[in-house]
Amino acid sequence: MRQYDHKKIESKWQKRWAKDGLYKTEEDQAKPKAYVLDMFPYPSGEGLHVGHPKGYIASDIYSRFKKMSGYNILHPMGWDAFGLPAENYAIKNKMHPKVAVEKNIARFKEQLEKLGLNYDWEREINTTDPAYYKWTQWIFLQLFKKGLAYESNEPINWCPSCKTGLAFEDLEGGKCERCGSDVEQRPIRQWVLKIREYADRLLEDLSELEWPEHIKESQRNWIGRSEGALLRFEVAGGSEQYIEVFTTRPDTLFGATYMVLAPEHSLVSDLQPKISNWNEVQKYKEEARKKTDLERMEERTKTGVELKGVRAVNPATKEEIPIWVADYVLAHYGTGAIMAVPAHDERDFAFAKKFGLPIQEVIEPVFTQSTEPGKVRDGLPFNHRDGIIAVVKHWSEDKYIALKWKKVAWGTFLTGSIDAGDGAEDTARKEIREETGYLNLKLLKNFGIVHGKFYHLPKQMNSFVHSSVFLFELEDDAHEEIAPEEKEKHDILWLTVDELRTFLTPDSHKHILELLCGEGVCAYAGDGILKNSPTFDGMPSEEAKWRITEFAHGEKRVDYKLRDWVFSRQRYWGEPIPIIHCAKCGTVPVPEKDLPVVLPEVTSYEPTGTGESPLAAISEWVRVACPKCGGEGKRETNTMPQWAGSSWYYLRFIDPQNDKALVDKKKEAYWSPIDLYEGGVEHATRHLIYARFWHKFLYDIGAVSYKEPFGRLKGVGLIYGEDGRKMSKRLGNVVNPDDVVAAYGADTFRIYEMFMGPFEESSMWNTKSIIGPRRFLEKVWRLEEKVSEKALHDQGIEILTHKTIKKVSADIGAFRFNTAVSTLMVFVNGLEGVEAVPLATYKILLVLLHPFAPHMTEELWHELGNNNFLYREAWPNFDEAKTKEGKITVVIQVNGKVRGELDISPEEEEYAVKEQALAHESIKKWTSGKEVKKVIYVHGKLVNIVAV
RNA sequence: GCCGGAGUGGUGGAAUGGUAUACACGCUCGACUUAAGAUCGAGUGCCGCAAGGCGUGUGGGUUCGAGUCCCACCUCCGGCACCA
Repeated sequence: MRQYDHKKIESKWQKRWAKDGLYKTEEDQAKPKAYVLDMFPYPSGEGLHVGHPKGYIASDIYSRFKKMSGYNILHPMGWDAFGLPAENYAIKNKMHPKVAVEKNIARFKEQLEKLGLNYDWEREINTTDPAYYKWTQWIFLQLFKKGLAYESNEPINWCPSCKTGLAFEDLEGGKCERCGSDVEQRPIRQWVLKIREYADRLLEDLSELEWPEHIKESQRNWIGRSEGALLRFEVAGGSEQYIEVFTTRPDTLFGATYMVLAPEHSLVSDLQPKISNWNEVQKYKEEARKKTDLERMEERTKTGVELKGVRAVNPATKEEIPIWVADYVLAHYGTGAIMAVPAHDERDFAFAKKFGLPIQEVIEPVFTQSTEPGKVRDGLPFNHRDGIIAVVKHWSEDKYIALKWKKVAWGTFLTGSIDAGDGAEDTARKEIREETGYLNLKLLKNFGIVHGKFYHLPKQMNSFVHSSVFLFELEDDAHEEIAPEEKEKHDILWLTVDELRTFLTPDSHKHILELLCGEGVCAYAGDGILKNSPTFDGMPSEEAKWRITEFAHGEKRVDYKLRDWVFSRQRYWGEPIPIIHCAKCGTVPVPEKDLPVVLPEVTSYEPTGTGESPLAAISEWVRVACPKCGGEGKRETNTMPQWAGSSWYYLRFIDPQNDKALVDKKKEAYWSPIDLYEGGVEHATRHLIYARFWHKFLYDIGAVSYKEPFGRLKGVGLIYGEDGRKMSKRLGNVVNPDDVVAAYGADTFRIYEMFMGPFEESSMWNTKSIIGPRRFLEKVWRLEEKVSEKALHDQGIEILTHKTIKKVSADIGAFRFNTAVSTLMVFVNGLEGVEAVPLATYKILLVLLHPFAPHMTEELWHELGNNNFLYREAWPNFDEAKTKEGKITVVIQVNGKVRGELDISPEEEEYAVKEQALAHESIKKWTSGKEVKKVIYVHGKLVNIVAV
């Protein structure tokens, strides 16, 4: 018997395919297209491990499937090779970065080519190629011309080890994401891109994208939009000095009892002459400056110093309030100053508690039940009602009365309605007596009013109850008999605080429990109804926000967590920023005709650490005539960050050789947007935001025709090492795909990676399990010997074939490769069971399997006498009618338990099936002596007999 | 803390509200082999001799029927985190 020699077969077909140009992109614009893209790799010195190809294999399978289904495919590959990792690798290995990158790319490419991927290598691009980065620079120039790129000297995050400024996105928990060093704040001249101007569009357009929810959510988090108001507080004493604050809760203005400035806030120094404890303030500022962000985050206890001698005026109450400096207020968010409302903000609350500052409540909480039971029904009006909630403490134990409702699954404190004209406290006393019988009460505390919105199940209406909340203590257990109708409503339980925590159903009652534990005060940060806010009392927060903003002469304002993109690096290995500085003309863009500004060859490319890039030392490169006045100019010596080239590369693949434009408009219109983009989810907040930003900009200047670049996105799940940890050289758990390909073949490797589990979920590498896919391929190989043109095309095989086509097609389309593989395995197992396999069926198997195992299927295909490549074969269609079995087995259940089976034809009438089921031998013993209440027939599936 | 996702055999994992554990790994037994490997065949959730019972993180609920829907809780993974 001939052997399945994967080495011979794979290298043979890889050569033939390359020679033929099989994977060259077709440009026939009359045909539908599919642009399938992998996030291009960063060619590191480590080479690929088995985790990397997972995504490439998936996109390969998907694009082959689309190609065979009649689409023009664009499935390219390239290299993202500028940036810190490549440069650091080069420095470490004492090589020029260019040489290191070339070497790494060659290694990556060699590894990829062994996998039989259908990339069109004629479109290969490399971000470090001047012909490519010419256009990266061109985009920068357009940004500059539109005022979206500007120079700034603000302090930025500086990595002392990488010796460069970083963007906020490049930090991970206050450390440099690349090297793990603590970053410092350092004022450096830098280029910044106004990504914030696109924040709203980046946020809004997310909704129309077919992306994994968690990636969209990450982007929403990252953009961090919040709507609020800008309010001005005057510094007391008629100095005409103001403190501006940004707040999302202007409705709580009457509760602002002090203010806080960030230590870096300029007003702190401006106020110095008035501050009586300047030494103390100065010392605090100094300490705060030294603290890294990490330290700030770790020590959560709040610190701060009051600015003695100055006070601010609350514009609503006109009262003078103290001003503090504290590092819990961040300089770079909002205005770097806040109005503190300790009653309704947890941070302010903690601070006020620590320093004994006044706490003024201005919001009565409103709780809207959002979970069952009692979830508010949308669209129904609310029935308003005044009521009481009474917390009743035991006379000797630490227990409280709780009601377990009998008609609904509720647990509450004691509640009741206030009749018109009655007082709240009297009602509470009356209710306690009626519902519990207890006689001797002592009022301990009045917690004010809590509002609750919920669906009243017994009354079947939405209820909005405004409850006065009281805490009573029983003096003794003297009590009288309760009326029987009260007993029917609920059971009375004595519960401890811990028990109450899980017992209470409504959110409003849970909140009261917190009041009980926290000495009657806690920060309630939700929306509610205003109190202690003259003329606004009784108004809902939502409305009060804008009314109070107006009242205090503030203005509506939107703010974002997203910072503008710090775009310059003080490093060598990046695209030079195409700007010339001229003493006379200022900042002048390099004329487009002079692009690219080529990165000069240098002998020393190590970072300087001075805030200037190594390029600054090459005077012959730096010195240049000013394009405007012809006078003496100097080139910008900062370079672009790693993320520049990858922010538009997908456009270049469409038209990689074009030297007139970054992409031809017609071609762009045909291939855009990307139909399937696939890669690591770690790019959620950098690459995927930056690229969307640039794309929207290019759309605005008319360079591209779609608002969004990536319509559908799939995030590839990681492959962990066999020890369950991330693969890394250091841990010694790296598996090299070359070894797996050598031992089992690329086809087996491809199938194994797809079969491991759901594509988007992470999984653990398990060398033991690879044998499964290998055995599967060997079965297919051996099956050829059973192929016969004369074989009977029996109905069983036909149904199996059509079912398989249907399921495999749907699964590949939905990126469910694991179940697609298992379907093919079922198919092969089925064919193994027959005497002879019809040739037509075997051909279908080869076509369906081809995207997964291109080499082996190609070999078998040619052995069968075919001379064309399988890649050019059409994907088979299925006939829905032929996916249905002629005879089906229906399960008979008695009371939901399987007790027998019935073979019927699918056309059988319902009553006939039921009759047969009831008469079935193995069923009788379960129904005898019982009354058959009901028989349910689920067509073609089961019969359920309900018998009691 | 907030948001997002997930908990199913010894293992990886399947299941439009309708036979839970497809497919695969592993394991057991048998065949072929001097032997090992490969291959082929049979078996493999748990308890029980059996009849049968119990089983999808835990506890409730809806339903003729729940891994799937609802509620509460627990655990794990990911994002954000003093963002006003």
